[in-house]
Amino acid sequence: MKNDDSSTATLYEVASAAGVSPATVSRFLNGTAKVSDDKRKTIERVIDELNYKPNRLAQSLKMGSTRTIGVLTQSLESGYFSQAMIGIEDAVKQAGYALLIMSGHWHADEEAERVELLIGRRVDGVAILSGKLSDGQIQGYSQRVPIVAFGRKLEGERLMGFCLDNYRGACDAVDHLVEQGHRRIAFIMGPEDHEDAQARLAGYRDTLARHKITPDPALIVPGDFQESGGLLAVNQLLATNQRFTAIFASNDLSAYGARLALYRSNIRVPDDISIIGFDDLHSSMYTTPPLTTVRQPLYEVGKGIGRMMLAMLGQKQAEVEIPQLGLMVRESVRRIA
Amino acid sequence: MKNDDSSTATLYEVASAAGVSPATVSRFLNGTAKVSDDKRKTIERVIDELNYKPNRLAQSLKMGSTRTIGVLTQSLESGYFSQAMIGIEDAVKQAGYALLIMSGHWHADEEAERVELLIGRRVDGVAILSGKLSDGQIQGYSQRVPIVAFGRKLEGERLMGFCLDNYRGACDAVDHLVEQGHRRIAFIMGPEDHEDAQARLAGYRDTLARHKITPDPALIVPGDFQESGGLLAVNQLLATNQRFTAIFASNDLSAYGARLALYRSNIRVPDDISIIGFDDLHSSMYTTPPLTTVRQPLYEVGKGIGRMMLAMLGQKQAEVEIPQLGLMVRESVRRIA
DNA sequence: TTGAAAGCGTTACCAG
DNA sequence: CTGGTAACGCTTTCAA
Repeated sequence: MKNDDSSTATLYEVASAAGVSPATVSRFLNGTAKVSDDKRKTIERVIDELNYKPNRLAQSLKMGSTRTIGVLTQSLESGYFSQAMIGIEDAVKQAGYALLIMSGHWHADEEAERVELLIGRRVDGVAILSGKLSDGQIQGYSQRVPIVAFGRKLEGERLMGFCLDNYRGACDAVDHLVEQGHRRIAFIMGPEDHEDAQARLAGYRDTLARHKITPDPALIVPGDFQESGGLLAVNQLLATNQRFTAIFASNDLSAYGARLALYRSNIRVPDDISIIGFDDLHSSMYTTPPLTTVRQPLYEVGKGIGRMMLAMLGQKQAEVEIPQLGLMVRESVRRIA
Repeated sequence: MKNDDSSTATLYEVASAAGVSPATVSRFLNGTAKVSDDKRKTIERVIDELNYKPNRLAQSLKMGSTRTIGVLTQSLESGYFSQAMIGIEDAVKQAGYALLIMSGHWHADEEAERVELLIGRRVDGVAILSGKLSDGQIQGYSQRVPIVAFGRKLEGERLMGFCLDNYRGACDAVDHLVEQGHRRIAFIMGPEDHEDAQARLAGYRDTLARHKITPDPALIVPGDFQESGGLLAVNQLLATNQRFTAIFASNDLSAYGARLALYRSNIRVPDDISIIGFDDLHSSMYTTPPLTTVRQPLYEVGKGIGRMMLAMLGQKQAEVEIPQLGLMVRESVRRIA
């Protein structure tokens, strides 16, 4: 006597209980072919008597598709990547795809290992969110599985990639500051080996130059894309008595840290010093004051990634539009004489 | 002529190329039995000539285990749940388990659907992070798959659950406020139908009573665990001219919103009004001022969940210690006369 | 319409 | 030690 509470029934059991062949049950389940009304009835009845649920593993093995897309993110706790993942999920969910998420922690070796894991689990495609993998490595993986990479300008048979224009975003930020009358603008860098961080630095430099402002090297301080780095950066600026009226933090997290450092020194934002960030994390809307920043439309990016993936998987056609950066003017920047 | 770049070789191909039986290759791969040195050598060689990688799908089907644990979270973007997921991942990663994450968005129906999806994908166990599923439903699922639920005091054959003491945490928070001289303490509620939120409210009420402070109903304002709710809540307090010296926000997000509302009205924190939160999100360390709050050790919670899961899956033994809440005193509360 | 049977890529039992 | 072979649970020809 079987207790079918936990052990799930199989297609065979359904078939024999319904007095038909497994093939018929399968056809009924997938609508692959017509099934006579009487058989259909009994099959339906048996199915929910036995509480039958198809085994997706077996299906996957047979059909060569897991309906899973692997996501290589860098960190689960980053609000930045989370938005993109939500976008991906929203885009592929309806098509019956689930996400298998793994984090690479900005470490090429770990990322490579995770991608291998993903491929080993036979995901139908993998979405790579930034990271340190080389273009070559990614191209290599794309021989084995369709890939869409965010943060790379890559193109291939089974490979799509796109970037947001970080350089341009940084230019916009600095332009905004200059328009508001700032000329002595400090810059909190991101990690040296981070492409986006470099692009933002370049944007900062070039825009200053375009406005005939000579960049003061002492105003460019190291950071690490974390709050702590921003805090230290500003402390360094303060300790060395630099003169500046505004800070361009290369990401919002750094801006938060910077803001706290200023707070600790009783310097008001934006009254005494203006701050502009980059990313537009959700929480930047609620900092005090709300942070003016360059918006990265990560959710849309995620949707785009999901759609591209679906397209490569032969699911959809709709052209995917690449979202753009934009300046979010809030309250952390003040116009000065 | 085959190009083995993309199409992965199978165990059979390895076997025949090495002139041995599939069984032998399998045994070699899994160390299930001794394999003679010469055969081992050739197998090894063939394996990397063909760049063979076992198909985990087939393995799973055969062995009845996917080495995947399903996680039902409520939101991918919540720093709160992210910490727990990282903990889970860290706990199970070494044992070769991957996480299949799905979000229920605090909606019982959606959660149920996601759990079904997870089970359909044959995860070896599912971790449920809070949510609106009834204890009965969860017990039901546990007949089908091992479950560990966070936010429930549940126990069963294939079921473990534990809570953090939200009531106690709220008491600690209010005690702290009272110790600092506050007596008119406003409370920003969480969602009405959220158990933790209710526990925190109860803690607030009872602690006030314990200190012989009559709770003023006008000081208890609705919120929704989001920044926007906290903002509105404080605006309501201000608009109705309530007298209060401190705010207990039932979570950090609400506290952020509250803080912004105060900022907008030129009320200083903690000089004019003190704020205490609940959760201790990472970012609470960097708000201005850094937020005094009740810490929920979510990462540790996640580790605990992972370990419990491993234990149920027969992987480990180590007793799992349930982490406790604790007050994080920072700078948003001021002592008053 | 329907059924029989051949796989999908593994593992493990049973002989040898 | 090693090889055959029967599963695991499903889909899909191929015939009927």
